Amino acid sequence: MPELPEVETVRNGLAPVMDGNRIKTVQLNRPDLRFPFPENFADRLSGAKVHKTARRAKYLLFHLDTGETLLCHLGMSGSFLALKTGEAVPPDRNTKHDHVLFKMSDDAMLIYNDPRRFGFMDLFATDDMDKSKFLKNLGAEPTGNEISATKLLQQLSTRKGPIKSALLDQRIIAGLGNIYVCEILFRTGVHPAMPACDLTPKQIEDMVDHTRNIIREAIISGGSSLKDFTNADGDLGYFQHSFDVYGRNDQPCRKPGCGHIIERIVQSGRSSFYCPDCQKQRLKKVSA
DNA sequence: CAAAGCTCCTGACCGC
DNA sequence: TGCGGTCAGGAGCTTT
Repeated sequence: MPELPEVETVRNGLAPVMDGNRIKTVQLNRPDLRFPFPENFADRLSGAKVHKTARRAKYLLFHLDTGETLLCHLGMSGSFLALKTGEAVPPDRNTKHDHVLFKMSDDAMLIYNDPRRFGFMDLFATDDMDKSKFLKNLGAEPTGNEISATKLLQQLSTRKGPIKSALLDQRIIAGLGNIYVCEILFRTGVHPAMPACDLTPKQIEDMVDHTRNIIREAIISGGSSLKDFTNADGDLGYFQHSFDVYGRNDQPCRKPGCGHIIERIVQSGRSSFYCPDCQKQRLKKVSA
């Protein structure tokens, strides 16, 4: 499923196709995805020139010369197929879930496909972007210096729930999903069930460093898979990336000399993967 | 506030 | 081969 690094990779792939290009027409193949499309969606986009393709958290943003911004969330299974000028839809393509077609003025085309329809799109005045319900409560980007240990320490101090849930909360750090949170906790050596307020300042400092590094590495990894995009089928979906714990339950920990078996637990209905040795659950003190 | 539960959806997977 | 059941999961919304 696309998380921030995947969305950034998609942005990197779409920007050269979209920036400076004009949307000629938009074909909607259904009235909704997860939510209904905005009023007059196709009309408001038709004729608009894409000024800049951007990203905030897991949201793709297309700033238009009409004064509006198109927001896209890929949900769990959304992907874009970019067809260059003169390029036809591949004959073997399953078009069943092609929900939106953006036909560009240079005859390039962008196809949004989403089998599970957890994705959605919105369109609002760029000046009112900060008022968007999707954007207004987002926390810091985990990519650079925006996240700080000081701020995080303060934010986590009031959270008695598991650190896993806190890191998934987009109001704290914006863009982390289940996979990268598992990886961050592994690298930090913190058990996913640890109460967020119990992390030490040192652990939080480490966690911030690991977050930056893991996200950066994943974006680089996505970037290297981007050449497949330009060479081959143009599918800007997900890319393969190797993980230390995510999806590796019942397999040995990769930390040199460890080899303990990765475990899976369910927290708030979501899978958490961790190494019981590298990420020890703090022992509860039993009062005698 | 925090936190937990609900909801949306379909492909993949499993057991029979 | 087909069928029913289960699972995955982002994030807004509702409820406690």
